Amino acid sequence: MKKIKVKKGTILQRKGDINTKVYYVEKGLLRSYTIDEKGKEHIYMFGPESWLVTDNCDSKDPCQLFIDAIENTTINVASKKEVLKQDPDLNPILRRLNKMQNRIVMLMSSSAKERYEHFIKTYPNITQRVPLKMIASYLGITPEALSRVRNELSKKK
Amino acid sequence: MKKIKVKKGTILQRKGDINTKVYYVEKGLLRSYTIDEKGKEHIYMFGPESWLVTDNCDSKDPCQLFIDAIENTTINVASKKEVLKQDPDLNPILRRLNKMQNRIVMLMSSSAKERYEHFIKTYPNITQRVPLKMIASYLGITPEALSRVRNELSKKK
DNA sequence: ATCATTTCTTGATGTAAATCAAGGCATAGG
DNA sequence: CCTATGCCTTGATTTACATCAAGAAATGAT
Repeated sequence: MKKIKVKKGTILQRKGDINTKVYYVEKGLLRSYTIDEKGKEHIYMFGPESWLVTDNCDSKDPCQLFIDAIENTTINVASKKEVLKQDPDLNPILRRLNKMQNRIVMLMSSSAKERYEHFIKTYPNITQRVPLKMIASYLGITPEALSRVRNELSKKK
Repeated sequence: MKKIKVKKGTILQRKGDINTKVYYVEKGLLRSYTIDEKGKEHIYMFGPESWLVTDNCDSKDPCQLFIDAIENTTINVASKKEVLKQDPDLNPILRRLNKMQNRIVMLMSSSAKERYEHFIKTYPNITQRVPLKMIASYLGITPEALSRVRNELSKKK
């Protein structure tokens, strides 16, 4: 855990980095965000004073988020291991954080079709077990819209 | 931690309940969801085999989610205290889970205006510190749309 | 102060998805 | 078996928001 000061505009983490850190903001403002295929930024969170900013991924996996400083900022940097104290019981919670992060990014940036495609990849087995209208409700779209998306996808093949 | 079996359709938790539990799904399928002002359901998550389903709120606060069984389901019920082992270091993580849960529900069910209103309530101080286009990016809308929303809100007052 | 860059606003137009509505299939219950 | 209820699809219309475009205001650099 070491304290550093960074100037406005400094990039602390890029998408794809591994062994990413946890940043505790003492003063200033960080932001984490993704950049989609069209080059558009989607801010995942702001990190003002006293906030913890990090990518909720395993420290050995490539991360998904960029993190940079919106203001001159004083932060404490820690490794994920330090923060988590090697407690294996925390892993389910981390996996969940990671899933939630993905979902937020998805909801902010994807079309109905993309969301559905992602859903069937992530939960292939559930698709058969629940009515279509519940999947629509999970995706944040109407049953009609999902029906049309499906229709279109089946034609394509 | 006790094991119970519930039939398809059983409601395990209603919005507003306090001291809500953690459900570990052994077999079957649960779902958690909200119901908005218009009576529309928004599924927050599905809980198939081996998943943990819970409302990420403090056990003394009224919860936001309904939880029910989509299939006949065998679950292990635990209190939140049991699961968290009274570890105070986990509180920041829980607060974060709660924030993420709120954000997901918000992204699924709210209009641009509602999201913005929620944002200024949640981060009143940040509004002054970041350019409008970043707030738009956080809300998942365009800067133009946010500009118009703001315009409208200022007229109303 | 001047010029350049970025930010915000406003208008016109386009589009994805919502809403409204109706018909066809199932499945379940009598 | 028949009927009722819920589920899915399809079409017509509406709407919220995106996109495109241009100008005004603010911010920063020299």
